[in-house]
Amino acid sequence: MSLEVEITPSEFSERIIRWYHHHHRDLPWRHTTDPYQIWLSEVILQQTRVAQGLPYYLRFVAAYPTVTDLAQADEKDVLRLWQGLGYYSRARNMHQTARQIVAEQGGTFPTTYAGLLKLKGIGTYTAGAVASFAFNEAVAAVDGNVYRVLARIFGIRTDILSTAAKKEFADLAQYLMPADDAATFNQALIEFGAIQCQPVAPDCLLCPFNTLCYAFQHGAQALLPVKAKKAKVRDRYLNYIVLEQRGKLAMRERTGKDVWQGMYDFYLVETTQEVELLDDLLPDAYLTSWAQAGKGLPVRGPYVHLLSHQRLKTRFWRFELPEQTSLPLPVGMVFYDEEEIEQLPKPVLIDAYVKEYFFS
DNA sequence: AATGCGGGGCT
DNA sequence: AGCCCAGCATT
Repeated sequence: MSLEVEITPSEFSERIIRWYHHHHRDLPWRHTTDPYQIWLSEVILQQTRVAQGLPYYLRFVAAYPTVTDLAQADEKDVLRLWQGLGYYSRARNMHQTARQIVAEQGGTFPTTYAGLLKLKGIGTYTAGAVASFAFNEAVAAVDGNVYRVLARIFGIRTDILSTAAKKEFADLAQYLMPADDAATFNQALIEFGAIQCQPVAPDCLLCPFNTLCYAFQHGAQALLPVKAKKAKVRDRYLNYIVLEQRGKLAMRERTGKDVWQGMYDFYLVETTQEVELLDDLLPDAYLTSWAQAGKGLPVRGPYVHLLSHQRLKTRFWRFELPEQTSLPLPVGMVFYDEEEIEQLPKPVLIDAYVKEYFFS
């Protein structure tokens, strides 16, 4: 391997492991070798900061201490526990995989990187993390932290979002890894990226690699790693129709390939531009009948809800139906009372609305 | 190779 | 306002 910076693999690993022993945080998933708990922590931490994921991890371990407990849970409850973390396919895949492991392996996890990689929701990073942390398999676990650390120290300019980078950085991490302590090495590399070699304002003056680090020596910390710009966010206009009757709200599960799959929201009329008047939501047979029979309550919004890839401009139009009237509801839509709604998994946007305007 | 998928925190 | 975060699945 030809590198911009001269350092042997053993020098590198010894140095970063020494740093780790002095500076690492005390995190609960570091006190176990249970592959289930490590897997759980890794899935939660995909694209998620430790500070945000930690309370979720603790709640999940308490609610589902073993893979069998998770397998036996209802997906709705798993999603409810995941509510607020985002990327809800993580929870659905995790639940599905738990069921598969219980059904096919009697609840025993695969013990190798290759075996783990076959599971839904487990990609190269998570397979490497679980294989090394739980089984000490000598395989790299390259996440965003590792990309950053290696790109800076070794002066690698490959776009970290490219396919080429995936192999290049994995090969380098593998090359640097000590065969006998993959677990500590991987933890150290990741933790070093999270604490010492942060995205912005890395602590270079106290860094054990600063005498050789390419980025520090060239003042290129802000230029590395190289990362392609993301596409602009798309604007969407969501007009929610909140139907109320006898103290219940009509909600439905989101299906189809869109955001918030498996989560619950209200009847939705999506438009291509902002709508301020109810008339501009017509024609819509359901809405017409609800508006005629019901009493219109104050419209709320617009709220701007930001996703990483969409900007949702949202209004809530609420109608209260007389107690006795019975109107047709769209398929899948059901009236839920307050207690039931509390238990349903909801996008943060919807959760905020019901908390503000429905829950007493 | 490109795109979709959440939400929060920081600068 | 933009960037990033212990990424993965799908097309």
